[in-house]
Amino acid sequence: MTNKHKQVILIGGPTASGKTELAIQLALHFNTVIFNADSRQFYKEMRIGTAVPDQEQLAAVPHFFIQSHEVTHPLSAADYEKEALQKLEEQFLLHDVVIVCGGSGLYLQALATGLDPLPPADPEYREKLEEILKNDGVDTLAQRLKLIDPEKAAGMDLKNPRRVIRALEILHAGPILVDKSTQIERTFKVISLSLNLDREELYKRIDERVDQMMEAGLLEEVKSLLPWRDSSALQTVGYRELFDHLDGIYSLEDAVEKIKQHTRNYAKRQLTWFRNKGQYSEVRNYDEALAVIEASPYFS
RNA sequence: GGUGCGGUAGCUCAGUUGGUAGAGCAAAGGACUGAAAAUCCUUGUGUCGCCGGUUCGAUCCCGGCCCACACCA
Repeated sequence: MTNKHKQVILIGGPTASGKTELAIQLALHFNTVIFNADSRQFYKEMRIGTAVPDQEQLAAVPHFFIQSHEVTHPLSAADYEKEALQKLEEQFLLHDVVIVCGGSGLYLQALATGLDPLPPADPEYREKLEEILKNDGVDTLAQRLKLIDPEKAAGMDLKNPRRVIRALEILHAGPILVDKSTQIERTFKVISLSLNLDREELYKRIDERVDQMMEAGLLEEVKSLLPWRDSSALQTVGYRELFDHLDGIYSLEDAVEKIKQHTRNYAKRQLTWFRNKGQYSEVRNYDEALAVIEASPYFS
């Protein structure tokens, strides 16, 4: 009963749209805290390239899940769901509203509505599958999936290695028993906002932010992360291109151009997600965000 | 000035033994429940440098011109 009126305000939207600043304004307005839901801002070794909130912003409002984990132990969407829900319970003792802000749609979804209780990946088995992928290609993996579970294979994108591998992992874990009742019940209501700008303006902000990251020493940050370059956390725009530069594949100038381009590609994917997944209300600024929140039937 | 090599999609280039052309990247749209800043799918008409010639037909052959690069003077 105690949590009946608790609210989570999700702030999604493409990278460089100004989510961080919007979240802070809203958090100050509601006198509450911010949970990060950006899959690359979790890692303490990554700061410049992930556009983590700066010292001043972190001082203005308490943040959770910012640089809280290590690149050697990546936080999956399911891990995040568990940890964030737990932390939410704590914060709901102190606040009626909590802001969750980040560009990773899957992580926002994990927190807001949850993932099905499917088995996690078995690292050894995954390594085996990765090996097959590397040597024989996706088609071989897809063939294997078709043999084991033709029905499942028929319904999915067999060209997508990530999907095929995950499907095989789930099957490998044994008979699938999706027991929805084991899902953690949400004790809060969710309002979903996605921040957006004109495309042209967004792309301009992306370019500017990449230049700022370079000035702030992104190349040094990337050098310090070389030992972990193969970890999933470092399969990230801004890091990969500079690793390639350090390998001599790109000049520094070309690498920076690639970062800008790949960041635009990423922003576009995010736009597709927030446009078509869940019920995000698109807002362009703080005033519109506040208006949507106050118009919500859950909001009292 | 001479010689060589080029001038084809926004960019890098492939190609047509003459029947008006295609890849990668970009761009746009889409998918996506344990790597998600990842991964994957769909969409390609552009005076084939300009002018003229040969030909039923030229982007492809021939001539001239312009431009770029390299080398030689």
